[in-house]
Amino acid sequence: MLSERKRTILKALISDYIQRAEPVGSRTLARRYNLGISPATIRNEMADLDDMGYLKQPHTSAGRVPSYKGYRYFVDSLMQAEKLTSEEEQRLSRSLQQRLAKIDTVFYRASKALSEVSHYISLIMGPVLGQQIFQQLRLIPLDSKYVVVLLITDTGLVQDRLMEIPRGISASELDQIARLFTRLLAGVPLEDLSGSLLQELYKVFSRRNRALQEFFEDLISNFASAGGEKVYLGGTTNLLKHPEFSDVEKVRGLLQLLEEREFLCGLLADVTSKDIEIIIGEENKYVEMQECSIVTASYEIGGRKVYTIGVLGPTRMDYARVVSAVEFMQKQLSDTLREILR
Amino acid sequence: MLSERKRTILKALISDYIQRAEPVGSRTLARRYNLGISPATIRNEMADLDDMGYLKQPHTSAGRVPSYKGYRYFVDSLMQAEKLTSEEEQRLSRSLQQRLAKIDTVFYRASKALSEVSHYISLIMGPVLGQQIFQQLRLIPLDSKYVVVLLITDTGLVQDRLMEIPRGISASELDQIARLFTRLLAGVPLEDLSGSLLQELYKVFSRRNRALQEFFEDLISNFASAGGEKVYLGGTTNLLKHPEFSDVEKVRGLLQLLEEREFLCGLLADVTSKDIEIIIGEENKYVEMQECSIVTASYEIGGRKVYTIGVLGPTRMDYARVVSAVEFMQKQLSDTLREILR
DNA sequence: GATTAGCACTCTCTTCTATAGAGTGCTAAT
DNA sequence: ATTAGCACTCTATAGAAGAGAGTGCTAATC
Repeated sequence: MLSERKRTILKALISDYIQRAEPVGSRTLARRYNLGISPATIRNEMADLDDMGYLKQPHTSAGRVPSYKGYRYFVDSLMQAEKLTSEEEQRLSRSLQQRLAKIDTVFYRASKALSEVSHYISLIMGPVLGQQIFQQLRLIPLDSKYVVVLLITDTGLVQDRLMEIPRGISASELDQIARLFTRLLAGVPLEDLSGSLLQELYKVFSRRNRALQEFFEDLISNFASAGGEKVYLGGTTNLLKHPEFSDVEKVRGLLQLLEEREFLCGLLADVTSKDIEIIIGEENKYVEMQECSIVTASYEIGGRKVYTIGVLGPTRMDYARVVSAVEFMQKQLSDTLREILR
Repeated sequence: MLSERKRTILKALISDYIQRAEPVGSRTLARRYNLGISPATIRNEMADLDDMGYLKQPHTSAGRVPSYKGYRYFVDSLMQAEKLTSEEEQRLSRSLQQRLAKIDTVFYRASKALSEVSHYISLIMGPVLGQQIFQQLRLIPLDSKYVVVLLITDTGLVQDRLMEIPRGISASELDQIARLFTRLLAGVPLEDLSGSLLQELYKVFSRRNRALQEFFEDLISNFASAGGEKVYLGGTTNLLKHPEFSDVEKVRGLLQLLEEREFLCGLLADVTSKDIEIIIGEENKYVEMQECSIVTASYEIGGRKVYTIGVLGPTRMDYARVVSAVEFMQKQLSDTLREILR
């Protein structure tokens, strides 16, 4: 719909603004980019783009700045992903090379590396626990009073809790109970554990022992309350490098949000597409984030979400680079985790 | 050494400065506090305190500001801890009341509550893993290829890893191996596991199986690299509320440090005293933190550090309140954890 | 008809100056 | 020993002036 010339101008303008963070004028544009047309012509085209809603002016006699619509257009049909340097790619892949690491460490490192390479904030949400399949329960007595409760999923994720041994239950009985529990419930997704199946189980146990029933009620509510997924956050201070956040109050509002686990989960929970997804400024459902953009991708195996990865920065974000970084990191992470978390 | 009147003036001045963050003049002091003496007298006393190094002037015709020496004196012999309101105390203790929680969650909540009540940054470092005593190793095969490796301490802390099953080892053999390992090494502190004891063990295993030896080498290096303790950080954005951090660059430097796990550990690792310890401004060994103070306390059982708790804020910190908060929180946390982490 | 040079006009940002305000140190009176 | 009074210092703030960048419009040019 836009003429080729308008596209060229829009692209140059947005690129320039992304780099320098200052309104771009016709003269500057003509000087910095060899467009082969005079400032006056550019001026006319810019006025058109302004009318059409792709650009806007901070004030009458300033240059133009991309509007939300401008960014959207840029991202969808102007920009071409900018390949990372091999140094940067190495940095990202090396962050995962430590073999045998805890999955926790993998995500932590990945997040750190991604924020360093992108120069923005990186977010990684680990596997959604509720979607994992229960494989076995183990009850390992620690001493006469406490027992370590281990819940293991088919992907090898382990949740542990320390609980008191219910009155009058011996070590061998604990073992028996764990086996029974495992036999009855193996194969059930964790999120269904607290459901109706369990009611059945309660009845079986309650016949045997009152204390035991309580024990299981505690146990289940305990694991259920694990609730929120873990989100790894990296490079929050990168935000402060950008002039749009030189106002401390503005920064504070945003950083405060990022401190909330729930908020972060909410931010990433919606992402489902395997491909890169870009949420720009006003598209954000959280008001506080309407001057930010997020580039996300998620990865799932067999319908189970393994992780969601994202980069968060100001709307004036270097989308071309960030998209490449997220794409690359997703590939690396998938390769690393595919084996382990089938 | 200081006359009673100088002490009174110093105390009033520092309290005022802590509250308002602005240099305090003699006139203001006389107006705001009923000291029963005129501004001129105060002026003379302030000049003395200045000469003695307790106060300093930002510039010739401004009021006085406490120097490091002034803060130190204030903290050591002027201030009296300010009791928290019962609301605040409730907020702190309620954060721990969720029984049966994961220890991770306990610390997370504690840190969050402490930062909210203190209005500064809270730091909590969990149990030093290396000081824990190895109790047992479990090898739980997940499928034909992977095994969940569980290392359990006598306090019920669990470390888990997913590893490949060494070639040619059956499930029942894994179980045997875990038992042997447990029998030989139970009672040894984790930090000694990678030491000479292990060399002995290697020999035992290497006779049996080469693949197995490698497996154990991996396993040990794996757990050893768990390394850094976990530090829970809360309320970083509180820093931005204070005028001394209205400069974005300054904030960035500090927040960047706080993003480094190693830095945080280093910050808390030195703390050993069970009582409140206060590190003021220049006393900090990290240059970037010389405009900050930290109030810390740590808690150990039987020589093993269970946690270290701290509040970090600007040098102009409300010490009286923070000391109370840290003291109270320490009591609460100890009560919560004493039973569990003996 | 599209493009461009020229020009008057607008708005911001920076620099400079003047002034108000708070505080000090000193001296002389109490 | 304490205090009132006063000249002096320094900062922070507001206003004014000017530079700089950009715009939109008109008329000339390709």
